[in-house]
Amino acid sequence: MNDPLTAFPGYSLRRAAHASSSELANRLAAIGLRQSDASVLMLIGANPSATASALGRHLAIQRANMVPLLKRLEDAGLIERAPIDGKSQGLALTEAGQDRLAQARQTIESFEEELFLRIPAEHREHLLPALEAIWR
Amino acid sequence: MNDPLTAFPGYSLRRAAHASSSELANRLAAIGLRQSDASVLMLIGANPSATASALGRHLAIQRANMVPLLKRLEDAGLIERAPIDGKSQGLALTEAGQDRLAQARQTIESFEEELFLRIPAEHREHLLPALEAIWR
DNA sequence: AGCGATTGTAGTTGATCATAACAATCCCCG
DNA sequence: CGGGGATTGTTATGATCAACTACAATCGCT
Repeated sequence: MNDPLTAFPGYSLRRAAHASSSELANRLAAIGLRQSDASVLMLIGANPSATASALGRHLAIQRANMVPLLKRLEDAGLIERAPIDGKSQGLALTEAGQDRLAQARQTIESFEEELFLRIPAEHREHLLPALEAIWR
Repeated sequence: MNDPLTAFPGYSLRRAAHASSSELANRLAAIGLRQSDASVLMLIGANPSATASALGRHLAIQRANMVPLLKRLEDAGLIERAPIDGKSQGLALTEAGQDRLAQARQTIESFEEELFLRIPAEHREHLLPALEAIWR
C-alpha cells in the first residue's frame, strides 16, 4: 500500500510512542500499575515530600488529573500525605510503596534497555537528544 | 526537581510524541480535522478504492474503530463508498475531500518541517530510522 | 457445498487529557 | 498589617483515542 505518512518524523514518532507505550503498559499491569502511577512513584521516590502540584508540573499532568491518580495510589497504600502548611501536602512512599517502586523500576529499566537495543547502533545515541529537542 | 525519568528514551518518546501530537492536533482542528481523519484522508488519497479494513491495518486502527471515523468523514461529505463486492467497499475522496486533503497536507507538511528543524542538525537524520526500528 | 477467514458494524469499556469552577490558603507589596 | 493576586487541592464534565466482544453477511478455497 502506498504510504505518504511514514516518511514524516512526527507520524513515526506517534507510532513508535504508541507501540512502546502499550508494551510498557502491559508489563506494568502485571504489577498492578499504570504508566502514570509508575512515573509518579519514581518521582516521589526521588523527591520525598514533593507536592502534587509540583509533580504534576514536572510530569505535564494537570493538577486536576493528579487527584484520582494520587487517590488510587493512596488507596493502594503506596503513598501517604503529610500536610506541609494549610494548603500544601507533601507526598511520601509508604513501605509498600517503596517495594512497589522497586518492582516498577526493575520493570521499566529492563524495558528501556530492550527498547534501546532495538535501535540500530549507529542511531542509538542520537535518539534521546533528538527527542528532548522536541519537547523540552 | 530530581528527575529519574528523562534519561529514559521511552519516557522521552512519550513526552515528545504527546507534545508534537497535540500541537498538530491544534493546527488540524483549525480546518476541522482530527489527526486520524487527516491520516485516513492522506491514505485514501494515495490509495483510491482501498477498503476500510486495509486502511485500518496499515494505520494500526482496529476495524471497529474505523467505523465512527469513516462515518464522520462521510457525513462531512469528504469521502464516499462504492461497493467492491458483497462485503467490501472501496473508499474514495469526493471533490470536497480532495480540497480538504490539500489543506491537511499543507498543514502537516509545514508542521513536519518545523518539527524537523527543531532537532539539532547532527541528530536529524538519525531520528526517523531510530523511530522506525522501534515500531516497524 | 461447505467451512474457515474476512468485512463491516454495533456497543461497551478504559485510559489519558483538557477545561472550568470553587474554596481555602499562601505570599508579597503597599 | 492588611488586602489582593497567585497557588493548592478538589469536583465535575467532556473529548479523544483505543481495546474488546459479538454478530451477520459475504468471500475464497478445497
